[in-house]
Amino acid sequence: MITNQKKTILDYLKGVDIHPSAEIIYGEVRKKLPQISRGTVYRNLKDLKKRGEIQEISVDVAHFDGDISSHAHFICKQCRKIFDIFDICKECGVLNRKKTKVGKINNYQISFYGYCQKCNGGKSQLPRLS
Amino acid sequence: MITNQKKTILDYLKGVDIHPSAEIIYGEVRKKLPQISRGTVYRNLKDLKKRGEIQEISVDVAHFDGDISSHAHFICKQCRKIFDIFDICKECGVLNRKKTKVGKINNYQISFYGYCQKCNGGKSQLPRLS
DNA sequence: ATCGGTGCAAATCCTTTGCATTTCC
DNA sequence: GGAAATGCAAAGGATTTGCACCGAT
Repeated sequence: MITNQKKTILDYLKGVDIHPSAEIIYGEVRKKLPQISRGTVYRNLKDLKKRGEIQEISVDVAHFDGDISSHAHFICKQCRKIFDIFDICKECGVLNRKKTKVGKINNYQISFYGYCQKCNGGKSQLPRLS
Repeated sequence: MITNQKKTILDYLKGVDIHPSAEIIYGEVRKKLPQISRGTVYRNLKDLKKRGEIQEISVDVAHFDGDISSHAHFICKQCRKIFDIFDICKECGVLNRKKTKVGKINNYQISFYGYCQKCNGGKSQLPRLS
């Protein structure tokens, strides 16, 4: 069933290039449907994900991405922002695989971790344990 | 500081090839240190992760992997088990990258999603929204 | 009339944290 | 001896769920 609430959430996600959390989505969608509840947002996000319309990226809390095309994410270890990386996945043999020994691949997720330009690097790295 | 608790947790994780949750780790470590608390387990897991001694994989709840070598994970969409995929990442140009436009890559994580042998495929797939 | 979706609020459950105490160098 | 880690229990916070109601077929 495609309700107004679900459509509004999906439209919002398809229309932005950020990767909002459920709470952000709730806030944005509420601008159009002021009476929508968090429960409904969570239920619809879960359903949309199950259908493969959106993907979920776990960075501290769940974030959502309306873009399900082949791309990777770069996650800044400091500011926790999620960046899209499009140019990488085309030619890669690994990522064009359809199956592994374990089973058929339905979809994949690649996350690179590091420091973005702004938070750039000087960041102290903890020493390994002796 | 390297305490007995931290060492026991790390040893446990390095010694298994599963990807236990904090709760499982707590249960296992408690066999050797019956008085250890969940708080300590969580604190140490967080610290070990920050030091790069272990990695965290988010599948429903946090799971932990004592193997930080280059490998991917296959996550069964039904039974939620996490499988290691070692043979893929060696030759791949993408995964040997050290940087992206966004910033230097510190580490990465690849997750393939699908159904494992046991849960194998026949599983009904929900239709996309019209 | 029925069935699924919603809103609301309470419940759940994973994870974090404050604090007094203990451990480790 | 003193900084850092622990155990305990309570707090926090994201997500889920029960239930009465509503809306579409």
